[in-house]
Amino acid sequence: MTSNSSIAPQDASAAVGFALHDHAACVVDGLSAAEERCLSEGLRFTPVRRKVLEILLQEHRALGAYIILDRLRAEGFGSQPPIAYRALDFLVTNGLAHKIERLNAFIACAHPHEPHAPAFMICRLCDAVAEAQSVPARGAFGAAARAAGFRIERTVLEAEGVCPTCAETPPEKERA
Amino acid sequence: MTSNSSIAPQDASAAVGFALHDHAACVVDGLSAAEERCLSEGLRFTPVRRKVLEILLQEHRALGAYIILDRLRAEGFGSQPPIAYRALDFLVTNGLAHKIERLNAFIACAHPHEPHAPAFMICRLCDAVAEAQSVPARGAFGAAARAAGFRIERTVLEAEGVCPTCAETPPEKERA
DNA sequence: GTCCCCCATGTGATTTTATAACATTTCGAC
DNA sequence: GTCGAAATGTTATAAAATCACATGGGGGAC
Repeated sequence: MTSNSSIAPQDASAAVGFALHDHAACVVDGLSAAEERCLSEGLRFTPVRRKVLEILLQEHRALGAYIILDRLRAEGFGSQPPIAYRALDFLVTNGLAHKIERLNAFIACAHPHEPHAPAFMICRLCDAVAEAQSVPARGAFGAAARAAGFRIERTVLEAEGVCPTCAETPPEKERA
Repeated sequence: MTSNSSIAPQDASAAVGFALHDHAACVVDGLSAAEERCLSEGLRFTPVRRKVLEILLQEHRALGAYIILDRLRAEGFGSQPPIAYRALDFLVTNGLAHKIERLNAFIACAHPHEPHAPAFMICRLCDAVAEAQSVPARGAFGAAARAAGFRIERTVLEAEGVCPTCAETPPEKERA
């Protein structure tokens, strides 16, 4: 099950940073990075947690908790909301996944190594989400915060717009 | 009712940009700015919309839709969710209020003049929210987006942390 | 190895947030 | 005054998240 079938629900190659790539590698790499990480930090990478991360890694878009829950159910895991929320909480807390506030949905971390302040680009046409790095604490906003005496601990930076693929060939559901 | 009593539920002076100020003026100014704005753009500034904006202006923190709904009910307006959501939608669409995604809550716009890309600082101790300006499309993130071919249409920038007041004298509910 | 405790999981119920669908009213254009 | 569009009122339901408590399994103390 590491090779080809059932790895990617839709395409074998999907958008990361909106570019084509070997998607199967994403999943494998993401899982092994998580494994290392948990091992080195004494965290328990249990079956549910692993499965949830795998589900997230299978697509470069954000999934709602209840979609994840459906897939867990299909795999024989518990099917009540806390099952999914607890696994997601673990992944988010440990930087293996992120919550997209704008969508009330979750996505696997694209840079599971080293801590980072994530920033996202969300395509409103195809729902693809790309993760970038950000340091909002630098720049004008950081200066404003410093001037106001506000201590930034965490930032949410999410941009909504149109990805390059959709800009070229808009899906029929085009809006605006 | 434009003078002093019942203008601010808690303090007569609250935090804007986390600084003390004449809060009654906020409410009055905010409402009149909205009035002008609606007049000049042919928008209908109806009683519910006005009341919701007034409720939001009364505090410099974000209020959930159901809190607003409670207050509307207390004032004799309809008390079903769509009443509040529709008014909020109008205010947000027209830039008179903003949604804080991180809190699923709403706040009056602090700069109701000229269009702007809002950015927020949210104090996790006292829940105060200050609005700043931002242009995430400039800076490193904007560069990354341009490099990726992503067209930014709208951004959410929300920083969570500790405001200067709480940094000095932490409320007893201090966490971390 | 055994015991015990902690942490994780399973489950049911509930709370909070948001929208769908449709009837009724209000307002402005004409 | 009448028409049509926009706003409001109301009922119902969907979607997202948490609470509370029971059960189970894994790892350290000894």
